[in-house]
Amino acid sequence: MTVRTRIAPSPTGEDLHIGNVYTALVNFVFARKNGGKFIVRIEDTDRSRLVKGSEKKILASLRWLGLDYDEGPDKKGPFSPYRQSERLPLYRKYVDRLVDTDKAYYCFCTEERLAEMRRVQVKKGKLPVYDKFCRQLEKNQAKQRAKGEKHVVRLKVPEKGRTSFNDLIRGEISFENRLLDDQVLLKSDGFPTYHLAVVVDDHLMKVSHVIRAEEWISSTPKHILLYRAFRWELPQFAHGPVLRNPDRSKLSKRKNPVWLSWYRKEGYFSEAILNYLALMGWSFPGGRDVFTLEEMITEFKLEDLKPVGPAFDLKKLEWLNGEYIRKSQNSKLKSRIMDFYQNELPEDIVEKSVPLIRERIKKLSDYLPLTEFLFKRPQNYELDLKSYRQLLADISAKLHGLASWQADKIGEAMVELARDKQLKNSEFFMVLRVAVSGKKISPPLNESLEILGKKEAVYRCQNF
RNA sequence: GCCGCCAUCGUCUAGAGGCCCAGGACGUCAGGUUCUCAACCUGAAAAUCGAGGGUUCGAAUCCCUCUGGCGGUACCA
Repeated sequence: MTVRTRIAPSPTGEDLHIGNVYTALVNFVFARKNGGKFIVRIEDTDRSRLVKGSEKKILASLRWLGLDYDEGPDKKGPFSPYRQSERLPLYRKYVDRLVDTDKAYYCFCTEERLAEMRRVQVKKGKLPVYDKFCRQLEKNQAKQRAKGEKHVVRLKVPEKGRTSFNDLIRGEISFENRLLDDQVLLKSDGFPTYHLAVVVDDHLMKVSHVIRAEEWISSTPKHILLYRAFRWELPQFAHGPVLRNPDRSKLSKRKNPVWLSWYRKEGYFSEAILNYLALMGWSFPGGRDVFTLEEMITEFKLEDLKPVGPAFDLKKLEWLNGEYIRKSQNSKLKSRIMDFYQNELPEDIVEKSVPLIRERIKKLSDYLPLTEFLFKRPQNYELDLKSYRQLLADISAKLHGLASWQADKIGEAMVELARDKQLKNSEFFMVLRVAVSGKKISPPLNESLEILGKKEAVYRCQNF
């Protein structure tokens, strides 16, 4: 059997949700590991929550991450279209089949009646499930009514027995049928619900492994019942963990950055993000923390994924990103920085500064705050330089007289001057540092001066 | 409430009955290096393996109960 996995994001947000990135990673890696295909299908059946431009962002982000999909809405594939809103006639057809075979029924209950019903159930301390009011309706009469009347179609869930499945990560999971809701399959606007669409599409697209987050466990029995109603072969199910906020609740935008675009804007590398996510619920054999996507693919086993919901730890992501920055070649890091700042920085200075900052930044957005003084004169100073006027004048004279403008030569001259002035290096260089950069913290000074050039360095020692 | 999933340092995890009075990583702290900050090196603190019962010569590892956390409970996905 060929392995086919998919992710099914909904275009209802700003960008790809970091939780979706996680699910995408697992699906991608599992497919690659098994020589299978990885598919993207856009689940845009909720018309009220649709966000314009979201789908485009999601697909672009997947590409940015390097999670290349084999089939998707913007790619040709044997089972297109890959956008559910373009598959409407299909769902209609299959839902009719379900009604005809008595596996589903029309329901004409109003929102008000359902709300009232639920209110009473909850008040009585009972599980709020549909009371099957319309399930009793005579079939042909209902069919007639459905022609003119607003309605939904519901799944006829068996009233007895249990529905169980073997989860690849968690083992046997079982639910009592009588506790399951007669799930709406087709909404009154003619769109399918997630439950119908996901089953129809996964079957039609020959998805072999449904790998998704834990939050879907309780709807899985409904999906299984649907597969059975259609007499379709079941896929394998695997439910991974849901990512958590530091307080352990399900990851949410209120408590943690969730959109991939945020991580991108902060200047995290896609490799670092993926590497970090890989560490959630999984560990590299031997305990390595830093590894590539390729290495993950060779070592990955779905059964090794832990079911516990891990808390997202930005600090560790930062560290990991720093590792990736330090591992980058200078030229590579330079172009990353150029890209990040949309080519608005002078390339020669960026190039020269890279060796100075590669060990000092954790993400690309750290670059400019640290090096701004290389591009423009300081506006304010973190130290009052008034009392050092004479010293700075002497420094500028010494710098001015230097025959060779190289970091090591500059350094030698400065150390010599500090000695002459009977100043401790730390004090001497701090004064110079603030005069040149405005800040008490900077990249190595001598090299910075070299980049700045003699003229500018001398100028800054005289004007502050 | 009901249904379901889960449970090892603050966090991510290793651990599939004796190798574990529990190992690694992030973070934290201390020291070294140093013109600042990083990076780097050394070291430390940090889990009575959620609790209580079993099973066993022996349990973080198996079983039960409890507790806790999380998820679901929609004409959202």
